[in-house]
Amino acid sequence: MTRPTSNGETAKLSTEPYKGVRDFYPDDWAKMEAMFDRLRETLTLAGFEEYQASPLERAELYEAKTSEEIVSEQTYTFTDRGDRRVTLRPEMTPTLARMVAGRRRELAFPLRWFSIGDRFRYERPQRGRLRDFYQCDIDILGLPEGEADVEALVLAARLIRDFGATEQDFVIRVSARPLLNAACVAAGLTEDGVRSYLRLLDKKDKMTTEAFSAARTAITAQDPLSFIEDAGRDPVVAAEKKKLLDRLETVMGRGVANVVFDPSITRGFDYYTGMVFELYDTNLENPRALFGGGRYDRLVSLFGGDPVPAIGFALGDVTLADFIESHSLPLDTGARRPQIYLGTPRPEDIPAAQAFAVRLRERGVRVFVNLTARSLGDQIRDAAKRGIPFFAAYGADEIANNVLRVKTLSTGGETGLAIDALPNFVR
RNA sequence: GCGACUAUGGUGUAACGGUUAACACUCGGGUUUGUGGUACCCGCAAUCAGGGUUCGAUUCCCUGUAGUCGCCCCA
Repeated sequence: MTRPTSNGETAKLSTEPYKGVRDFYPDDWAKMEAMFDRLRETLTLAGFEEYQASPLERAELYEAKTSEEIVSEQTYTFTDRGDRRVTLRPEMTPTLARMVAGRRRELAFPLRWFSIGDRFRYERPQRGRLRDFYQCDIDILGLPEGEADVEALVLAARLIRDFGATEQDFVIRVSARPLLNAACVAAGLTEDGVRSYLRLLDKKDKMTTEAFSAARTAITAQDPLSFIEDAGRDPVVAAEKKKLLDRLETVMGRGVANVVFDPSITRGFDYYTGMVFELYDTNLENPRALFGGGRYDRLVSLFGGDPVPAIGFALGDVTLADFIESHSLPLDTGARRPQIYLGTPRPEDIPAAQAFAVRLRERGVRVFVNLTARSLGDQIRDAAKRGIPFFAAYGADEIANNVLRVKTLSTGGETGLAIDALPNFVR
């Protein structure tokens, strides 16, 4: 494609997608849909309902709860023709909170909701980080801490297992904000100190022990982690720790053995109020968080009215796809591909083949009909290239004999079928 | 925002500063006009942009642009 330039010449328009975003050709999208379909299957079996919203949101939605820096530098924000400030959603949770708050009097709580869609962040792209990526957000709203927290952890394990992962492939690391806060208070930290300490804790795994304790000493003389290890020194820490460990016991009792307490799990910023967790890939030398989330009991009340307690977590498409690939997990990407290629010996056969295709489709068979003048040999080649598993020519011979010779491309075998008997050849 | 590395057909690679820029895959056509995957033949198609050094630049230098990977950040 070309476009005229100011000097009257033509310049080639780039076929590259915009920086940090991806094109999904049918094969790519089939893989995405295969992942999404499996998530939907697991989630709907668990009683979850899917919701959706526009990626366009009022900028104030994020300005209200997030830091200035994040909104101004890491979102796509613009002014529309009506002078409204608009942001492309960088995450789903504020939208969810807005939707729930808007109908809180009529919704049947507790809600089990999920949503799959893309999120936009204006950041420098690098490995595993794009400007437009897909996420699945899963939330339980309207229940205080307790069973809902257990369900969230068990569901996270179920989701990844349903992709074929075993317990050796992942681990769920859990902590709790109240526990961390209590330990920080016991260690004498101020509010600002707590924030910088949590930020440091989040990076603990990437640092050497020496570097961590040096950085920690700069913030506080007493190590909050020591209060968690030796919980007897502070009654609040002891109570929070027991509560968390009891919950992990419960989760293990529900068949999820690979869940551990890890105080270095902090989950970034402010809105978490209770349990926080991340599900990690155990394989690779570079273990990454696949899922992350926690309890956020105050977010919905930002919109006024009674608070709606909530817990939720999210997973991204890039890390999930990496996980599936690195563990060689099966993913059926052919589910929506045509099942049979109807070849036409001569162009004159096309109308009859089209009519026959309609009859097959009425029986639920996904049919591809050749419309070119290519030879049958080339049509078979074409079918193979398209990944269509079965091939059958439909022309004068077939009509005269009432027999369709259905070829299985993978094996080369043929089965003769009476045309009137129709499509028992597809699984 | 900071830094490192990279840039050759559609894709992946090659070419001591010196012939017509090579090879593989893909794609199109043919050997084969109602039954494919093998084989063989033919063909399409590239040095990111601008400047510099040089008799001569894909190769060396500078700037720009783009990409990748780190740092920062990660709601």
